[in-house]
Amino acid sequence: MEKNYPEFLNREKKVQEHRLPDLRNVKGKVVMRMAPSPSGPLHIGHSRLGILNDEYVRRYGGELILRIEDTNPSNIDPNAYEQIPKDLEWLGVNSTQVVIQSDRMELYYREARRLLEQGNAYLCTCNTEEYKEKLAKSVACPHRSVSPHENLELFERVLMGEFAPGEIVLIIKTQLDHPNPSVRDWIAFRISEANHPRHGHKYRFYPMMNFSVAVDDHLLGLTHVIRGKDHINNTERQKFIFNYNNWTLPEYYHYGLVDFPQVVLKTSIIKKGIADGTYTGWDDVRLGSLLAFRKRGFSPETFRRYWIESGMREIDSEFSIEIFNAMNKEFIDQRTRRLFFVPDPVTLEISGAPHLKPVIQNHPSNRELGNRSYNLGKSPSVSIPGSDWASITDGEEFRLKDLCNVRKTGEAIAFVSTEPTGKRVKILQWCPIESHKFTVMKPDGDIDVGLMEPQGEKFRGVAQLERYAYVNVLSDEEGYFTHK
RNA sequence: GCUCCGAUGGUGUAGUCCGGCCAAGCAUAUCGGCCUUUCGAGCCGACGACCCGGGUCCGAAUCCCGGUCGGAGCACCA
Repeated sequence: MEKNYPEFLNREKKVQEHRLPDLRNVKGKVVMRMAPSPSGPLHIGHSRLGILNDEYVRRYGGELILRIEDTNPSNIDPNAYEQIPKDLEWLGVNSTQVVIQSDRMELYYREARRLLEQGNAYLCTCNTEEYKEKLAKSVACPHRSVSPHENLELFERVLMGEFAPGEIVLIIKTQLDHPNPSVRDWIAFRISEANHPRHGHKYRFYPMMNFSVAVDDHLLGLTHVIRGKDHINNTERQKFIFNYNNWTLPEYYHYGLVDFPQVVLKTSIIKKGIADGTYTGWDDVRLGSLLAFRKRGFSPETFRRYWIESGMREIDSEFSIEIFNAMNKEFIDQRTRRLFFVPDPVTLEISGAPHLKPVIQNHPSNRELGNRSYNLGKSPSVSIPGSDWASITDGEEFRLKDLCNVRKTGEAIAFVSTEPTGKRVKILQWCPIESHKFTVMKPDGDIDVGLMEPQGEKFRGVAQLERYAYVNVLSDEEGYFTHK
C-alpha cells in the first residue's frame, strides 16, 4: 500500500492546525500592548485584542503592556481600573506591566512643547465649524503660521487655565493637501474641565488618543502593534509624530472588524440600560461583557481558541456564536457532570412498577464524576417534560433514562421493564416528586421554569442538564444558560 | 463626496506574498447511518465555496486591468 500509493497516505496526513502568522521584523523579544479605555468592563470584542497580543508575546517572549487610556475624563468608569485587570486575568492574558495614561500627563506636555518648538504643531482658536471647513478645502487657518515662540507661550497660558473648554486646541500639522481628508491636521489636545477620577481637576488640557498613543507607543518601546482595522487612519496620523521626531515605527497590524449580531456591547447603551433597570448590571447575560460570559459558565480557553482561529486578516467577519459554543462544549464537556432538569413538567405515576432504586452516572464516560442514586419505592410518580409528553402517542413505549421503560396509556404511564428492551425508543430525563423548582435565565431574555432533581441541590457550577442544555447553576433556584 | 481596505460553501477559516502537489483542506451547522449510558459525546457518510468580466500564461483562488458588492475613517471619542 505505502509503496504503491504513497500519495494516499500524504493526503490523509493533511491535518489543519490553526496558527497565527509570524510577525514581521522580530528581533529577539517583542513589546506589545493592549490599550482599552476604562469606560467599563471588557467585552468579547476586547478579548480578541488581548488574546492576539498575548499569543505573540508568548511566542516570542517580551512584554505585554496593559495601557489604560484614560485621557478623556468624561468617559471613565472608575471601577474599570480594577475590573479590566481582573477580566484579563480570567481570560489568561498576562500583562507584564500596567501603564495608566493620566499618570503621564507631564510626558505628553513635554512632547507637545517639543512639537510646538519644531513648528510641527500649533494652537488654534478657530471654532469647530471654521476649522472643519478649512480642512475640507485644504486651507490653512491664521494660527497655523504663528511662530513656535508664540505658540510655546500660549501653551503655558492654556495650562494655567486662561481658556475655557472649546476655546482652544492643539493641532498637529500634517499635510493640508493630504489626499485623505482624515489625515489632514488633527487635534492633539483639548480642554476638559470634567472631574478625573484619578486626578480630579489637576489637569485641564488633555491629549487626544492619537497623540498619547503615538507618544506612548514610542516611549514604551513598542515593537509591534496589533489593533482593529478602525485604527488604520489613526495609524497614518500617528506616523507624523514618529517622523517629526525620527522615532522608529513599530510594525502595525489591523485585524478586520467583527460584527456581533444581537450582542449588546456599546458602553453607552449598557450604562443607560443599567441605570433605567433594563439590565441587572454589567454581568447581565444578555450583554456581551466578559462578566456575562463568565456568569453563563463559558470557559476562557474558548475565547483564545476562537480568536486564534479567526486570525489577523483585515477581512471583516461576523462572530459565529454557533462555532464559539461548539468550541466551548469541547472544552467543558469532559469535566461537566449531568443532572436532570425537567422544564414545563408533567407529573405521572408509573403504574405497576416494582421497587425502583436507580443508580445514575454523573457523566457517560468520565467515571471520576461518580454517580447518584434514588430510592423511589413502588409505582413512584415522576415528572417529565410537558413537550415530550405531548409528542408521545397513546400506547407508545419510551424510556425514562437510567430508570425504566414505560408505555403511555391515555393520561398515565405503565411500567414495561427496568432494563432497556432493545427496541429503539425515545429516552427522556425525569425528576422524582421531591424535586425543587429551578429557573434558567437565557441570554435572549427568556426564562425556562421547571424541576431540578433533588441531588442537584448541592451542586454549583456548569452542569449539562440532560437533553436540555449546559447551564451554570448558581443557586438552588437559579441557573444561567450556557448553550445547547 | 474624499481616502483607505477587503471579497473562498449557511457560518468561521486554510491556501493568495513565491501561479502547478487545490477537480480547494479543516471546523461548525444541516441531513443520513451506527451506537440504547441522552435528541449529548463518539464513529461513518452526504451536502455545500474561490464576487463578476477581461488579460498574462502550457497552467490562475493565487499575478495584472476594469467592474460590482461590503467595510472603515473623514469627532474638541477611543
